[in-house]
Amino acid sequence: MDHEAHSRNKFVNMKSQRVKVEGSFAPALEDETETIEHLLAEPKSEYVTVDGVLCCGKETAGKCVDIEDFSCGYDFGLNTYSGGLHSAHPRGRYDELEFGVLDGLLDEVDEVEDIHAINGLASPCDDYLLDIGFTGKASELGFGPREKSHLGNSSSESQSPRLSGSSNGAVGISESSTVTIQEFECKNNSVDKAVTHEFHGGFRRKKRRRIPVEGNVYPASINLQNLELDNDEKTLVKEIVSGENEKLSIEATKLGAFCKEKRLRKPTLRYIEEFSGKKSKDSNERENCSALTATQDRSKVRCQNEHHHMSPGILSSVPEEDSISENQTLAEFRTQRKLAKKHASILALESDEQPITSESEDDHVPKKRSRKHDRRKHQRMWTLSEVTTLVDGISEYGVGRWTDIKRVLFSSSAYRTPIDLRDKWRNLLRASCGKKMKKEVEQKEMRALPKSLVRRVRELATVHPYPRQRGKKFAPPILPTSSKSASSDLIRKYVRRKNRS
DNA sequence: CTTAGGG
DNA sequence: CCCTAAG
Repeated sequence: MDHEAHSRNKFVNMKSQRVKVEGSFAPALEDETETIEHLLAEPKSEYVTVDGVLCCGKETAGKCVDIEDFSCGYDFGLNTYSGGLHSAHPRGRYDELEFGVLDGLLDEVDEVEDIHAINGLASPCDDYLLDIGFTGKASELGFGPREKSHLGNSSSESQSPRLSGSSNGAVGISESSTVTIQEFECKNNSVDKAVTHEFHGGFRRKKRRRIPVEGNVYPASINLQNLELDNDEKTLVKEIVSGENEKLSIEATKLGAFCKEKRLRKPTLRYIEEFSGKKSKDSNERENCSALTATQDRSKVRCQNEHHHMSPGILSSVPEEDSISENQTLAEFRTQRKLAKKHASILALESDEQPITSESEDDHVPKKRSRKHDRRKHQRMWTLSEVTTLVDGISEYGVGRWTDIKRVLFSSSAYRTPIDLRDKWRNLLRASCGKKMKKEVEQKEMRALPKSLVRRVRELATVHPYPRQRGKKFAPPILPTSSKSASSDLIRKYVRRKNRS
């Protein structure tokens, strides 16, 4: 019991881990149009996690990275794939990637854990030892037999990444409210690696963009195992994993007992399952506050769609204060969230937050992640594709209908709330108008955007009164006939919208 | 609850 | 991004 209580409190904690990236892989998907094949064909230097598997560009292969913001996937009910995008450091500092893991159910480990993902590849990371409970040995996890069989599978599959087929694991998770990660094997480098991750419920749920694949798509992965697994957990893992092929290759240096002691426990799988079983299917909206709490940032929680429930009991782990009743509704959930926020400070003590994950372009990741104090601002850089999508959405739906746009065009992006969209639009307007902005800043931003896009923004800007500029003085310098028509078209739409409302 | 605004 | 006031 104590343990339980303890874990509750810790539920929110995030953990940082140092992991080694195995092999090279597919880059993050930039937009929904991208396919895995594209990615494979033209790897970018980005990291992405899908179902817990971190994937990255070649540059990272063999390197050890710190992961601070790990997002895992649940089944959001929207897409099966889950996972989060993690920051990519354009500058190439992959070794400082941050990936965060909510410590949620996992126990909290305050310190950074070193995980040694195995890889046949390089092995440069000897320095990082595992002190994780997760022992590398599959056998310990109980995968033993299964593993073997799976291995067979994986190897066969390994040859080519599979796009979606599988799906397996991730989906199952949702029910149990546990996240699983899948593993896959890649033969790149002539090494086989398969990784499996298993997370316990409390992660921040984030969704990546739409990824065609459900689970294992990327050729390479990192093994982020969670460290602390107890028997129950092991069981859990086993279950989760089942169905998948996995091969764990992890090397544990010290673990076992040590870990156990250190890490306290988390809700057992069974527990989770029990709950999930009860309500899993029908209940759609409940969520575990744990997540919330953990996050205090709404971004994690934000997506409306992705409410995932965790079993209350487990999650309940969360703050007692915000305790969730068993059947919590979404509304309740939200409320809770609010409460959680309020108590965040309190919780903060136990959890360390590391908020941010920056996305692809984000470079300002501090070398040393400033942990505690930064107000977690998970700032996610807006990618070009996102901006484009946003602009498209605005032109389609009109300005102001952020939720619609979010739903339709950004449904797969867990982050990016309607408000975010609006804010982004606001910024675009400011930038495009060339108003007095701090020259460098926004202009720079604008520069990055394709002219065509900028032009569209401007056109829309003429129509839309955002920052209170009703009659914008700005007349697009270049307004080809086509754009003119487009503008009027937009205007019409806008008007219509207005009337409607 | 969703927007608009402001910080 | 976050928070708050309005509709």
